[in-house]
Amino acid sequence: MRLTANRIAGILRENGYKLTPQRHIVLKVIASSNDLLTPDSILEKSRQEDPSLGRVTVYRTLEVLNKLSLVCKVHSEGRCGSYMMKRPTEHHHHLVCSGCGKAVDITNCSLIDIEKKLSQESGFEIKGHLLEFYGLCHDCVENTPTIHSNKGGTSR
Amino acid sequence: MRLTANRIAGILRENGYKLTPQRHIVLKVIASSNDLLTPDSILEKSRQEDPSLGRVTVYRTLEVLNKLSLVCKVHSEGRCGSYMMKRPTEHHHHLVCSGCGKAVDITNCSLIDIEKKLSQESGFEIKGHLLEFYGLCHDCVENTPTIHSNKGGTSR
DNA sequence: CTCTAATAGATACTTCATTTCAGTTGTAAT
DNA sequence: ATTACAACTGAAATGAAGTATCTATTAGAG
Ligand SMILES: [Mn+2]
Ligand SMILES: [Mn+2]
Ligand SMILES: [Zn+2]
Ligand SMILES: [Zn+2]
Repeated sequence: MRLTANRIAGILRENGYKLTPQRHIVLKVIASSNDLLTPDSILEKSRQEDPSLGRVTVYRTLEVLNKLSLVCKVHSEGRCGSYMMKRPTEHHHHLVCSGCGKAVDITNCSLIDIEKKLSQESGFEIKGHLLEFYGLCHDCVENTPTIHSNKGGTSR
Repeated sequence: MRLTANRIAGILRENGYKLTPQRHIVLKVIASSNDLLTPDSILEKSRQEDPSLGRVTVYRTLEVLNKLSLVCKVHSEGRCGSYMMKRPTEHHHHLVCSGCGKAVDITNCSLIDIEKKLSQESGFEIKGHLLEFYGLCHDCVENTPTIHSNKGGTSR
């Protein structure tokens, strides 16, 4: 069951947030994409519908959606702080295409068990974990992408 | 076997990079800490030794060290783009304290196996993964931690 | 319809990072 | 040691991303 923009609009109202035309546009942009979107690309797409829509509004809307746990924030390769609509509601992670930004949800996570062992070994009180897989989707493998330059590497 | 600042100095030269006093300072700062360090905190510590050392030099040195795989880049909670000296040379991940920035290396990673299965299911050509655990170290649990020493407020 | 707290966007500002450039220096070859 | 030069440095300008503030507007409850 996938959250539609309209369904989310309802959730907003239920939580005491107003549903403005601007928010509705931003919502539609995020909800209708399967890709990771940077705040900037969300702004760009939103402005196709309302050119006067402000950058601040995008950030504020993302903040609200994040607070209501309606979006997933992803770090991805090179570029941190991209967002996508939350699809599975349970704990999950993402496989992201470095070429086009397409993201697949991964719901079978076995790391929570590991955390317990790790906690004993390290003496840390573990609060959570961040896991993302990255690579190239089928399309991008074929089309020899090279579009998105990934800068500095990440710890693996 | 742990890399010392001097050992790394040698590696730099072997790879055709000059060993300048500034780089040596930056190197020492990173190599002598067990914590995650932001570029800014690296700059600050480096300037204790040479107040005229420039911010650009820190970034350039980090770029070189990253290229030579001598540092681990960590995303951590909230603040992306922190670094620490690479300690195990093999594939590993990190458990990071949100309180003080202390980082523990985790060498038993079973995700590479999972990647294969995931690759078949998704059609992606998986290039790697990003995994980090976060929480509070023993000290920070007891001391009701102050916020991560990453300059300014991490609160949000 | 009325009222008001929530919201939008203009503008200014902050922070982090990169680019440019002219002067400096590590280092290898003489 | 002297030399020669690419590598390197730091100041300054520029760019990118996000935040703060303030005034006018508005969604939506009553
Ligand atoms: Mn998701
Ligand atoms: Mn490490
Ligand atoms: Zn792709
Ligand atoms: Zn700690």
